[in-house]
Formats: sequence, structure tokens, C-alpha cells
Amino acid sequence: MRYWLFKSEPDVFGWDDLVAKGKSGEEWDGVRNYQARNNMREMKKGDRGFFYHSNKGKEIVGIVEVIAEAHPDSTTDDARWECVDVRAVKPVKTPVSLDQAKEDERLKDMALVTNTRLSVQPVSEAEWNVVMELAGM
DNA sequence: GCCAACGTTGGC
DNA sequence: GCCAACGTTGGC
Repeated sequence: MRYWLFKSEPDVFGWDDLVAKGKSGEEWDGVRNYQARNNMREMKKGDRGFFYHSNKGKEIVGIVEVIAEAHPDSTTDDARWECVDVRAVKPVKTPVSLDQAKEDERLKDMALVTNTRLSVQPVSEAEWNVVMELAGM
């Protein structure tokens, strides 16, 4: 199983919105970036990911699970773009902010810190464990 | 709301 | 195939 991180602006589609979708989850659509798309193509059903609020909050607020592997993005006719489906698993006990991630030596290579504009990123197992620890999980 | 960083597009 | 122009993301 691999780990990922999904960014979303809470004003557009936040953690609460995903929770409201329940077990059937939601398409992670609208990604128009090749790197992010390639990451989604590598996802397998059952992979876990962090849900990060960009712009407002700037913190990891929850844990999601990939429930459907890459398929065409229903929001465009452009065959280049694909997306996966995710569902909310549970909120973190304590949100982990971008500042915390920046300050933690163990997370200095995390894509969240080094590649701020990438909206779907891989998370290493070591990074996952550090964030989980910071989140009080 | 600004702007830096980055990705993409298109002219040459 | 280079690079200038442009668009978008996201931190501040």
C-alpha cells in the first residue's frame, strides 16, 4: 500500500464536503496537471492519503482512502485527464499545519514542503508515520 | 489581493 | 528544440 496527499481549497471542496459524501466518496476531478495525474494513475484501491486544506488552514485535516483507480475525469471531454475516487476515512486528532511540516527536520523532503504547487503528491511511509505522530494518531 | 514559482503553449 | 509569454496555484 502506498501513501498520498490530496490538496483542496476548503472553500471549493473541503474535508466536510468529502465526509458528507459518505462511503461512496467522490471523484477527485479537475486535476489538470500531468504530475498530479500521473500520481493518480499509480494509485491502487485501498491506498491511503492525507487531505490537506490549501489557502485556508494550510493543514492536514483528515485521512482518505482510494476507492476507485484512475478513470476518465467526468468534468472534461479531454481524454488526457483522469482521476480516482476517494472517501473520507477519519479526521485527524490534531491537524498538522504546513508550518509544522516545514519545521520538522524529518519532513524537509516532503513534497508538501518542497513542491507547494503540486496538488496530488506521493508521501513516503516514513513521512506518513511522522505526520501521523504529529497528528496524534 | 499580490506575487513568486512553476507548468504549458506557441512562435520561431 | 528553445524560450518568451501566458495562465494557474497557493503561500503570504
